[in-house]
Amino acid sequence: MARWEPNAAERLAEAALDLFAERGYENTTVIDIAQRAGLGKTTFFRHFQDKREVLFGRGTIDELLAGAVAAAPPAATPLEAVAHALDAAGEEVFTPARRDFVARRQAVIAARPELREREALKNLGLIASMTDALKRRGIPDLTSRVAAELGALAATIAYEQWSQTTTGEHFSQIARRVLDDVRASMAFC
Amino acid sequence: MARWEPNAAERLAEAALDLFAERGYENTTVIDIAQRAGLGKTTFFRHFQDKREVLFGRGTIDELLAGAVAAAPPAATPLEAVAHALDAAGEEVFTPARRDFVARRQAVIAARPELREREALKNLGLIASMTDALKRRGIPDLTSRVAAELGALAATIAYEQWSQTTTGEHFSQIARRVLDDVRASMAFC
DNA sequence: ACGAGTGACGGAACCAAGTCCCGTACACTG
DNA sequence: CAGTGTACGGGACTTGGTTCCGTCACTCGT
Repeated sequence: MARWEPNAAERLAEAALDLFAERGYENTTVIDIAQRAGLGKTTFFRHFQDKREVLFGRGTIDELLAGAVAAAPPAATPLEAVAHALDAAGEEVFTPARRDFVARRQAVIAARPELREREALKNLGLIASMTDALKRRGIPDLTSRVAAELGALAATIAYEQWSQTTTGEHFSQIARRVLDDVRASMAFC
Repeated sequence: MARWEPNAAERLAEAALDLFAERGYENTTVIDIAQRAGLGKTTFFRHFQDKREVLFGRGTIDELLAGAVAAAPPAATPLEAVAHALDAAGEEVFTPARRDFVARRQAVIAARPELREREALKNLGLIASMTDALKRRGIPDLTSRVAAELGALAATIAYEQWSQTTTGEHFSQIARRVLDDVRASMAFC
């Protein structure tokens, strides 16, 4: 019999999201979160850099995207490689089972500027990962950056649509369609 | 004779940048900044929302960009309107006289994640402003968003180059060139 | 000229985020 | 049984940020 319940970080993240949804991010103290998880304040900061991070720590999605870009067929164009990464995201993290969780989380983030701030920074990290992965495919620097940026834009739009869709359409499908739209609209720029 | 020296916010911003450059952002207290400006902690927070904002408050550049997009020739394509906005930025805020100041500020920001975070959020605001301005030109939503995003990318790259250039080349020139490169690289996506 | 605002500031008390240090109880090893 | 590693708790402390109240010069109406 273990002295402590397992999965402390997971319990903290769940408690945090619950409390944020109940009373709002601002009205929730780190001590509140820790207490609901049956832990102490110190332990919270052992598992998360800061209070915001408890909503973002889940995704080490950087490597997932970079890996999918690298694993795309050699003949794939930059945007096709990016589309391959969006497929991977749809299969591993934006799954139908996680849609409710993601929607709740997104509602909390949208309500607080400091959380959108953190989200923006995470997004920069994703773009950087994809840019690097594209460069490693031999694609020129600027082209890599442009493709990654367009992919991130498509992902953001698809993410918004997917988290609110009622048809149960898969993230990958939405993302593919949005990415095609983006590609088409480039012609009018 | 006035009771207080004028331009409190400006003095605070200067004191802050000086101190950040001297001893680093983390080793500088809000009280330190206020004291160097000859003011109190309370007054600092009367002028700036938080400690980070003292580095960003300067730019109400959102309206400048949106206005320049709106003022672009009616026949201009989305990216041409965006280029017009970058010209305006080069003439009003990224002027040769401010280059040293901008470079010092950028060095401070680059050194701290929480400042890059704030910068990322500000960038989202700029993109939103330009997107709206493009929509008001009658350009479709997605096309507006794509053009604004590409413009922001070009601005970021141009900004990096301009803040380190030794030739004295103007921001507008660099931005125009980068934007052309971006446009060209879109063909390979 | 005089009293009543008004506006920009200072100071102290206060709360929550985040850090540090040290102590504790269990598990695992020899 | 002794030693070591590990995950946690708690309390003291610093700093960012808020709130409340007081102060002093300037201004305006009468």
